[in-house]
Formats: sequence, structure tokens, C-alpha cells
Amino acid sequence: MSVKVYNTMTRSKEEFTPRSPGHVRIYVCGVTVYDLSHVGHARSAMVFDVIQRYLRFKGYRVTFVRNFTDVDDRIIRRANAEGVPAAELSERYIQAFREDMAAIGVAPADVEPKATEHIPEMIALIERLVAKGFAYTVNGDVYFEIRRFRAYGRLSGKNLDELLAGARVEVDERKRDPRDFALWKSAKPGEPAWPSPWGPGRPGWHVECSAMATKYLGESFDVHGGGEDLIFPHHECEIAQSEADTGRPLARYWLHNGMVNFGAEKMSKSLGNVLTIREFVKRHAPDAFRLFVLGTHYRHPVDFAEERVRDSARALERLTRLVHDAHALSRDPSASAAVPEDLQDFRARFEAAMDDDFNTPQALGVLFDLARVLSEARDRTSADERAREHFAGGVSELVTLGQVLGLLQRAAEVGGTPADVLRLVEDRGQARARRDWRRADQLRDEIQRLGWSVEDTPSGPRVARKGA
RNA sequence: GGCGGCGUAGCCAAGUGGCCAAGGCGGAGGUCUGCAAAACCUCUAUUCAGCGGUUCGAAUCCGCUCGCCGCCUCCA
Repeated sequence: MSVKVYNTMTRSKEEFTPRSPGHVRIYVCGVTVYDLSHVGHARSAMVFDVIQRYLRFKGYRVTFVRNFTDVDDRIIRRANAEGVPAAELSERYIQAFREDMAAIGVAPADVEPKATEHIPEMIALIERLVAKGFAYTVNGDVYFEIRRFRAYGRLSGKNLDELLAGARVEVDERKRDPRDFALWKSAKPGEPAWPSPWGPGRPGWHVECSAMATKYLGESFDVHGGGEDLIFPHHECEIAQSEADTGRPLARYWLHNGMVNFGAEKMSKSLGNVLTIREFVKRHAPDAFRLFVLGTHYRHPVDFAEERVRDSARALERLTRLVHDAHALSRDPSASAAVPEDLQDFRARFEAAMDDDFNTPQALGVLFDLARVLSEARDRTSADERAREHFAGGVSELVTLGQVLGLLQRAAEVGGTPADVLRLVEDRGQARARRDWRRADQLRDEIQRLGWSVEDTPSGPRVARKGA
């Protein structure tokens, strides 16, 4: 079965075939590191994390690149306000971003290039564009001349004349055309600057991605991704620069994730309606966010709401419980049991959903269908050994498929229960046997204080880490 | 104004020509139970914003109407 992806460039679903058979090269626009990242950034990162995971699951080798924009007006402004060097500020937020990603289970990219470490590549690209007549210099600035590149506007479906008509673009007398964009900005006092053929300055935003993507993935790679708010002008400009330079398509497939809305409006710094990832993980389990995000197709907008995340957390519990129960039943949880024949259909359904432009809501439906079957199977496990094996095999399949979506990672690696907790559980069992309910309830409270929960089931007490 | 998209049960959300319109949350009933909680089982949209059309057949295609959102400016 082959993967189909929706390509923004052609506005249709296309069969996915990487340029090099078996090897997928992906570039995703990362964040500008001038502040803490919010759940909108988290969604984007998570969407491409899942895409990347799925392609690996399908047997592709994947080279995944996600950049950091660490030189930019906002970084400079913020650094000046705080009285620290821009490099120090951006480094702080790169660290924060990495911590946040780890907290929500988003894997690091294979390469995470920073703009400031690729200035020579950018200068070289700009020089080529000047030499080829696509760019011009004015007093230390370099601009890309939009009219020289025929295909400008193709990705975003913009009509060049209408762009001009609507022009809310800053009027800058030095540009030949208001729609031209900066490749190189000359340094003003107090700004970080690098030497260049046009004098000291810094790169424009769009040129970073072109230079870094090409450096790590080649002139023409497979997937270029990012939020849909980057389609114009960012990705449009990247295409113009790179393709003017090489004459080859920068990427074969352009994938864009929908926005996160907060109170019916797009979550965004400029609107001030953001929730940082940091703030979020204080209140919710990471997997609850993942389930929440993946419950909507990646191209659609999603309205963020606490209540909705809590719904996801409840749903998630049903899955993690199955995993914990399988561990409790199995002598050797690391030995993954064979997938029972009657459960093999689920993987096919899961793949069919994911093959269709990464339809995670449908894939989750398959996981919950499997969970229902497993729940019934669990009820029979106390009786016989074969039922236990069947259950264990089914749960291992649930974990395998869940991990493709980045779910159930922690639940699956849950180790033993600490001895002190086990002792309390044991004591409580004895108290219950004596019908000493007061003592039993005291012990339950104590167990909960240690961050664990205990529930009584027909087959004995069930112990679990809270929120896992 | 230009471009793109959305409107499916109380809430969220798949489905985009033809088996009973996935799945989750919530709700109702039941099993289990010292209590509590959980879990498990069953049920929960004759109907897909509205109107008209194409078709043997439409939530799915076409047209119109209403409502909502994104991009066109820094933005994941």
C-alpha cells in the first residue's frame, strides 16, 4: 500500500514517491527563538513528528531536518530590552524548545541547524542570485526581485497584481517593487552583524531555510512542511530563491498543518491569546495533548479547549490501562507476544487510514476498536493461559501501532512498582481481609500521596502510576 | 476585494456517489463491588447548515443562500 499526501502546490492528494527510493528527505520550518513556544508550535511539531514516525514505520529511511531561526528582529528587540546578547537569548529559548518537545514526546530531528551557523551558505546563495540577475543591492541591502521569477505566487495561489493592489507591504523607496523581499539586511547600530560582500549585516528570514534545507537535503528534496500560515510569504519566497538559483523544484511535496485556535481565533503571540507548552504540561498528561491533536486531521484547524483535552485524557486511560494490565499479567513483558490471527486485521485498517494523507483521527478509531476487543479479551484472562497469551499479543500490537503515533511510549516502558508502594498495597490487602476498612482507606490515601493509584478488581488490586 | 477552507448526534470528530453514517467524551441502563473509583457490556444521528438540481442512488457531485475561520503584514 502506498502513501498519499495532500500537496499544497497542486492542491490535491498525490501518491508519495521519494526521489531516492526508500529514503525520504524532510525539511520542516521550526520556530523563531525569542520566547517560549506555545501549543500552536507544539501541534506543528507533533504533526510532523507523527508523519516522520509513520514513514519510518513504513520502512523508509528518513532524514528529518528542523531549523531554528536564531537571528531576527524580534530576537534583537527582546535581547536589547533585556540587556543581553541576542545569541544568549536565542540559546536560552532553543534549550527551552528542546525541553518542551521532550516533555510532549516529540523526537528531536536528525539535524537541527541554526541560522547563525550557516551565514556563509546564505551569502553564497545571495551572491549567486545577484550574479544571475534575480537580486539587486541598495546601500548594503540585497533584495530579491519578484518579477524576475515567473512562478512567484504559484504555491499560495496569489495573483501578483492583486498582491500589489492590496499592498499593505511597507513602502520602501529603495526597493524596485514593494513586493520585493530582503535577502540581506545591512546592520544598524546595536544589531548583530556578519561581514559580507555588501558590508556588515544579517540574512533575511526566507533565505535561511533555503540555504539550510539545501545544505542538508540537496537542491531538490521530498517534503517541505510547516504551518499553513507560512505558505505566504515564507514558502513562496523560499521557492523563488532556491528555484531561481538551481532551476529545480525545491521540494516535491508541500505539507501544511492547520492552526490552533484559542477562543475562535488563531493562537498567536501578536493577539496575545497563547498558552505556552510549559504552562500546558503542568496541567495535563503529554499523551492527552497528543490524543487531542491527533483527533483532528492535521490540515484542519483545531480549537483548543481545556475541557476537550480532559476528554482526551479520559479516553487515553482506557488504552494505558490495557497496557498496564498486560504487564501485570505477563511474566516477561519485554518479550512481545505474537499478534493473534484474529487481530491482524487492525494493522491493515490502521495503515489504510494513515496511508490516506495521515488520517490520524481514523487511525485512532482503529486503535479504539482494537481496545474494545482487548477489553473483552481481558475479562477472560483470569481463566486460562491461552486467553492470557491472546491478550498479551493483542496489547503488544496496540502498543506497536500506538507508538507510530507517539502514544503509549511511557505506559509501555513502565517498570516495576516501587517496593514501598507494593508494601502499602500489600498491607492494605491484609487490612481489607480483616475488614478493617478504616485502615484500608488510610493506606489508599498514602499510596495516592506517593503518586500511585490502587483499585480493587475481581482479580486483585490494580496499581498504576497516576497520570501515566 | 482576492485566494483557501469549514458547517455531521449534547460536545469533539472521521467519512467525500451505493453494506446498519467510524471513533472519543458525555448521558442512560446493566455486571462487579466494604466504600470509593475504575473497568467491562448494551443503548444513545431514518440523518449530515438551508434551498434547489444532477443521478436508479448524495452527507458525499453542481448551483444558490446563510453562518464561521485562515492567508493576503511578523507568525507553527
